[in-house]
Amino acid sequence: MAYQSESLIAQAREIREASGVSQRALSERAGLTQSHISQIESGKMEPGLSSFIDLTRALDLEVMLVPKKLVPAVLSLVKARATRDMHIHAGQPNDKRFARAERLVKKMKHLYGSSADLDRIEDTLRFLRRFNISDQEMQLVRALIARLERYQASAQAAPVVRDIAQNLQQLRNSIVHAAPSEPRPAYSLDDGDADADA
Amino acid sequence: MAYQSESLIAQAREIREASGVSQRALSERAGLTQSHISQIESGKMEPGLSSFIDLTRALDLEVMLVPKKLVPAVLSLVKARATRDMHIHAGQPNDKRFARAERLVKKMKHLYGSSADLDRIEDTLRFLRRFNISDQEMQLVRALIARLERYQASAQAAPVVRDIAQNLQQLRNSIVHAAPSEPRPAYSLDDGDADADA
DNA sequence: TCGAACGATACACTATTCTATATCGCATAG
DNA sequence: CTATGCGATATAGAATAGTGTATCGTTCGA
Repeated sequence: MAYQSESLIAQAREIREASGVSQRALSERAGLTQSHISQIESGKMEPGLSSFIDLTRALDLEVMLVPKKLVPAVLSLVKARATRDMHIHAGQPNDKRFARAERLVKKMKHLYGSSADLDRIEDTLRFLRRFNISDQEMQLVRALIARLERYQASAQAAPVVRDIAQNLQQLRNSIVHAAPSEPRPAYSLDDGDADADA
Repeated sequence: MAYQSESLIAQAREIREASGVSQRALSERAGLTQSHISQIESGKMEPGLSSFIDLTRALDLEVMLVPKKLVPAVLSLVKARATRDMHIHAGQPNDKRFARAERLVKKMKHLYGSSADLDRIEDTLRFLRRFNISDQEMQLVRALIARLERYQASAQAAPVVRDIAQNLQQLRNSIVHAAPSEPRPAYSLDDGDADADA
């Protein structure tokens, strides 16, 4: 099925395997379930565009639109470097946290209905996830996520959710402002703290 | 919604509009319905991966996976090409074609008398020539010019000419409509228009 | 031989895509 | 004023994506 996407998916799979990432590991980083990934990779299911993007992003890839004429050029460019370049930092607790948080939000939307604030949180999480954020910033994010988890089922969740949304938004804004167009210099490779919180 | 895919979809839309392809036309080529395309473009719906691929293929684009590190490189490659294509370079084939087409129209007016349609064609050609148009748009223009050349002396020229005038007009409209706030490079670059008549 | 991690699969259920068709308001050309 | 083409929108139904959870067979290392 889905003849068009086959090659892209196969590509993604190859890269995943070449990077030594298991479906389960990827599923956490991408925010999908392992079973989902399995079915996508084996062609039993066709992913939505954003699922696919989530997948590829978790593999350090970008989905790009390229004019047909330029495909060979881009291809040669990519291939030249791709073979030895693909290495993924194995454990990235931050990513895990984000994935977890995103799933939490998704679940909340399910259970209690969508809301502007939840949408905003979701978007902002996705945004922040793409950036290499500093430890300090991540601490804030972690605190906010923890708070969200704590209050998810409470009766007064609404104002809390709103507050969290606002905080995340502010963080995002500050980052955007600080980084006009430049790629951030990749900090955050340290993060010595084990990932054991709930 | 779907923060990740937004930019890709926006890109596709820009390209569609820049190419003067309507949603309806695209829907036929891509095998989706117009309403579907509308909802995707306006963010009201998230396309499946293969729908998106269908869309982009119909726009002469390829969806590619690029390692994050190479994104800037690829981007510059694509952009360079795009701007080069959109740039009016004196002595480029595009300009030649326009010059030729304008001469042809002038000749026709001479021989067969002026007409509203011919006037419109002339007008539109002048407009388009001054504008930076993409490859795809130019292909359409070329096709239309070729048709004009073919039918210039035929007995049933009139309806053909009218049709061509209409097509050009539409192209023009779509371009104007598509670029409300967009920083198109170099309008006033060459109002002097030294005109490479090589 | 045991156990852990891998990928594949099943199943029940929900949410969403996608089609098909029709209409709307709007701009523009005849 | 009428016709046409544009994009946005509505609605109903069929198809399928996606979740959550659980299991299976296999491979591999201890």
